[in-house]
Amino acid sequence: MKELKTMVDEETFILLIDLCERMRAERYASQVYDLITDSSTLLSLRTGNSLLSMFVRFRDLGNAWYVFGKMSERDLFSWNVLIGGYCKGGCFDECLGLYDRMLWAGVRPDVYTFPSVLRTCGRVKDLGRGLRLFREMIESFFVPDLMTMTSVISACEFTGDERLGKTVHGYAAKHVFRKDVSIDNALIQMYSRFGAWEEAERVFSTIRTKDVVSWTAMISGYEKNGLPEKAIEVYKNMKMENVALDEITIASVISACASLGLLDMGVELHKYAKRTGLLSYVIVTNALIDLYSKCKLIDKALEVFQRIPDKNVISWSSIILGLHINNRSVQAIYFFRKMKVRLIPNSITLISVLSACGKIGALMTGKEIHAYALRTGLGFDGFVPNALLDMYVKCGKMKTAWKQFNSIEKDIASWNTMLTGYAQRGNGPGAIDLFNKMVKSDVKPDPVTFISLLCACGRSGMVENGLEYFRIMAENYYIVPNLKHYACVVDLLGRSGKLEEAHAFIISMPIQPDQAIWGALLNACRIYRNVELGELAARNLINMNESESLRYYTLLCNFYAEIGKWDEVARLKILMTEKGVTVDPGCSWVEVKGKIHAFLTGDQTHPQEKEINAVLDGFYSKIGFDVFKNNIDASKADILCGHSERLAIGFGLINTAPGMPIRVTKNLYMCQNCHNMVKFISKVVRREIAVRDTECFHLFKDGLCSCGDAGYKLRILS
DNA sequence: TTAGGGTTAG
Repeated sequence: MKELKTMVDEETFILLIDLCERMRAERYASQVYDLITDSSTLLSLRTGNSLLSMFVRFRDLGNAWYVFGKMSERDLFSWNVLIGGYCKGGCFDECLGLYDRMLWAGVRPDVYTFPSVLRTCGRVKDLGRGLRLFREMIESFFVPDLMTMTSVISACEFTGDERLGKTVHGYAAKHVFRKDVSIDNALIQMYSRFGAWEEAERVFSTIRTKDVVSWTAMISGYEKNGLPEKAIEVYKNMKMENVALDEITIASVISACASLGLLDMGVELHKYAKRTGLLSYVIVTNALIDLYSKCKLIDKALEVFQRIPDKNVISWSSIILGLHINNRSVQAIYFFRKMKVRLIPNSITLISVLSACGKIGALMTGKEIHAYALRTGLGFDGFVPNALLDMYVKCGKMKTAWKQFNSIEKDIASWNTMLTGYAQRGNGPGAIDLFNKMVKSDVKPDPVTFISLLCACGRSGMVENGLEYFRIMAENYYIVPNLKHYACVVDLLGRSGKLEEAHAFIISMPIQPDQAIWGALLNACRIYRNVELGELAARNLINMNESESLRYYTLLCNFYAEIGKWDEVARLKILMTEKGVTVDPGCSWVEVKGKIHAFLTGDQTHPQEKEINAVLDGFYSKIGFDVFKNNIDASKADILCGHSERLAIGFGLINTAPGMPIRVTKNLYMCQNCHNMVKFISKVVRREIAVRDTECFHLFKDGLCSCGDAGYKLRILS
């Protein structure tokens, strides 16, 4: 190495650095750097500047900073490159700090300095400082150039100062740089962020020669405003105009495909990226992870993920979220742990993993992440406080949830999350109480609030209250009921046995009922064995858009099983196989000593299988073998249960100390048999057993359940 | 001779 050092001159080093940059050969960057220097020598201005720009391009700000410190002298270029690097890399404090140091060192900024600093002022929401800088710039006889104006617009965009943004727009329009496309591009971005997508559209349409940035800004602008169809349309127009895609465009288009579930188009873009080399950009692979996850091809997403050489925090967050939404929450948590030893998670990562914890009731893990969030300062960042709240609510820890609720800055989502806790427990009075507190605190309820409220009323048989809130919602809060609200009312009436009223309500709806509405009626008819209305609901369900109806086929099966129409059940089952409708296998999770254990229905591979079954058999014999083991009538409503919670509870009993509570989470409904059995177990072992299923939170204690057997009562009667 | 715009995850 030393020999090589003496052989090669500065010119060659600079060529080498240039080569690394051009080839995006990040791996060799440090090696070239090692070649040039040892710890005692200082870098020349030229070599230093070249190295600086290389590291900045590779987003390696640590090494860039190191090079900056090792330079024998620095010029304006050196400062500008590093300031720009910090701005682009999201290190805003460092960027502004470096700018101050530059002034302190007596170096005057130029037109290259201002854009980065202005942009940064916007990102840290310090528009005052940005505008002071802008004024100083003009007073120092700098003529603001295009990028400077663009940056002022960007600053307005981030600080949310729409009025000033428009003024700058007007100013720019009157001046010569109006003709340049970059101003228009910044405007598209600004208007999109303000939700004024029509304004953005207008600016876009006036650009005569749109460049790749204009197209991308418009595509992502639509996507940001929840209009992915329009984003795709713009992309198609872009292709017709033969504008070449780059990595940012393709990532934005893939993102739009993910929103719309356009798998085929996404796959085409994947192939295109492979052909053109764009796949080597992490932004593109990240977008693909999201696409495959949302299209339920999680293994494909994992494949893309594994192949990324330099996974960043977005790659990890995307795969964690992907695993979670594809019912692989345990694996999502595992990936989070793996990530933590390599990279620092951000608030979005935490939100994703907390959501996974909530889904499977991993309370200990959730608490651990809570502690981690507080340690790293992310505990009060963005949506993290609400994500923590949601986790506690989903894990059934209402007391801890209240503690969290009282310690955070509350928004409407925080209140709604607490309300879902009461809805989940079928605690109507609790929900109403909370709603009143909410109103007293001057928080305006939104459509989501009423969904939880109606749901809580429905599950505690408070029909009159529910109907009253449905009325209040429109009359006092001017909220137009949507399909979900209507479904809640149908459910509310149906559950209390008012089937005719529920039907009449559907008929009177001002909008076309959807599958969920007929599904709610069908479910009520199943419970009350109302054949006539049930078949009517079933017919309506089947006659609707098939891809949406398929989700209700298990419910249909259950209904026909319940009323003894076995030929219908058989017909539906064949249909389900033909259409490829899969039923999620029953799965229950139990957390023991911070480790999550999953049990699938009929799982016979568990190392403690024998012990678990021995414990369960003990209960079966105590309570009457016939009723609780043989009476698992797979043809009845119980087919939706799977009974996996029994295995989880058995495992919990064996592996925890006597008297300790056991908490189980389940992905399907709990059947009446299991419900009775767990009541019995709680009495015998004198332990609290909590089971959260998809419908309700059950806390079993001394042979009783907190749900008061709601939802099971009728079956006991019949 | 090197520099500044559009950026994927909730």
